[in-house]
Amino acid sequence: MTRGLTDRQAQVLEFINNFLSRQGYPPTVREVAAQFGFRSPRAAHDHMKALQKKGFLRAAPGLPRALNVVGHAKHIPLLGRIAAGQPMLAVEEADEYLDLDPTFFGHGSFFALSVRGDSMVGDHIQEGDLVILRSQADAFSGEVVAVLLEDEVTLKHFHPVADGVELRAANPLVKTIKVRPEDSLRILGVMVGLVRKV
Amino acid sequence: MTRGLTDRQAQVLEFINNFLSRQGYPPTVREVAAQFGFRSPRAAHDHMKALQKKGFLRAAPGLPRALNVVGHAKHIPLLGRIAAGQPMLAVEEADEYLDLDPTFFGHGSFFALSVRGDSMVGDHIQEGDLVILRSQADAFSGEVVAVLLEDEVTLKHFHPVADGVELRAANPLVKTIKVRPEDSLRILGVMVGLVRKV
DNA sequence: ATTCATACTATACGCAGGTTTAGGTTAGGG
DNA sequence: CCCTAACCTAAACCTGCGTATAGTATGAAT
Repeated sequence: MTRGLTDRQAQVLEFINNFLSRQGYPPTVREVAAQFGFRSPRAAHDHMKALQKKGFLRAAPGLPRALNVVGHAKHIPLLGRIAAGQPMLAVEEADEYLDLDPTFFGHGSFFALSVRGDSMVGDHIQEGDLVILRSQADAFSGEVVAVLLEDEVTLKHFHPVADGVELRAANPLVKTIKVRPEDSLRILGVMVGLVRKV
Repeated sequence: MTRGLTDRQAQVLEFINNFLSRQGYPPTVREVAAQFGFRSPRAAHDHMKALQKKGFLRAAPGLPRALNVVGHAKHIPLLGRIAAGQPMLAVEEADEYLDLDPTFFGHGSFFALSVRGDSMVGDHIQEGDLVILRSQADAFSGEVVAVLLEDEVTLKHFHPVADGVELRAANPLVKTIKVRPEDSLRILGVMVGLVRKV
């Protein structure tokens, strides 16, 4: 929950988080400015100052890249549910964060989903597991993907077929979903890992 | 596996790791130098260059704090095998490290084991999974434990019975092991989590 | 014997980057 | 209607920090 932040401030914070997980170190003021097309570092600096004042960021004065995103909000956002109708996955929806080694699962932007139901037990993915996904809008055949289908997020095997896409579960009791090209299917990411707390 | 590194280089790498986890951002060359009492940044820079050449560190040239520690170094040691006859689990035996949020699985001292075989498929633990364990020498009935039995480490359900201990697998094809009190059974830790890389 | 890698001191160059000063525009609240 | 906050440009200041040059010392390897 990013309460009390303006849109721009939330965007800046999100960028800093993404930069951190992709690069392994925080961005400079100018790198933030470049991301948003600011012609002066001052603009980025202002937003970062505001984030500090509101307690979302800590910075050691004078030192380059000496940033801390507070509120243990780092690395991998854990998305419980996805708001319907959003054009993009907003990080603001994240309830919690997982602090994992960002290089452990490879490169890219990641998020986590808590698994509900037993549609993937065949792959030894059980209820309550946290599935780690790399954000991407396409997938290879056979990969496990998180898809947004009619305002619901599900985890399925992705299989393109002649006249659309089949979404298969790893549970014989759950029947395959057939998606036509005209249906609103969006791939949120592909599974790259799993974390279980017992 | 910190082989191929000199003592100093290993110390520098460890410091960079510690700095990273405490501060949230990597140190500068001069901060490394200060830590070791070097009177010239050149000394630290040399060691960091050596670490880069050996593949333990990546650095963007010219940019301050733009460091990446490669090769998963920290927090949870991943134990592939356990040397026989050792009185304690020496952390030096670790081949690799997992960098997880240390508070994610609770408190204590942790290590990880790579799962071989399918004796725990009933619990949805499959080959190649990394099982996270809290180091402790005892366990409650029913908990999943890693035990050292005749120079071999196995993952089993722990069940004390009248005349000893039963170690049960989560696979009907694998038969239960009965351990008498006089046998050399040592519990290494209890399972607290699981990480899977797909 | 003499090359090499390790491990440092001392000094300095130059630019990346945090920060400041000095503005401008827009929207909202009292 | 003023006042503040948000949001930005432009230009400059100055120091932190990566890096280079020039050495010294040691020990292992060839």
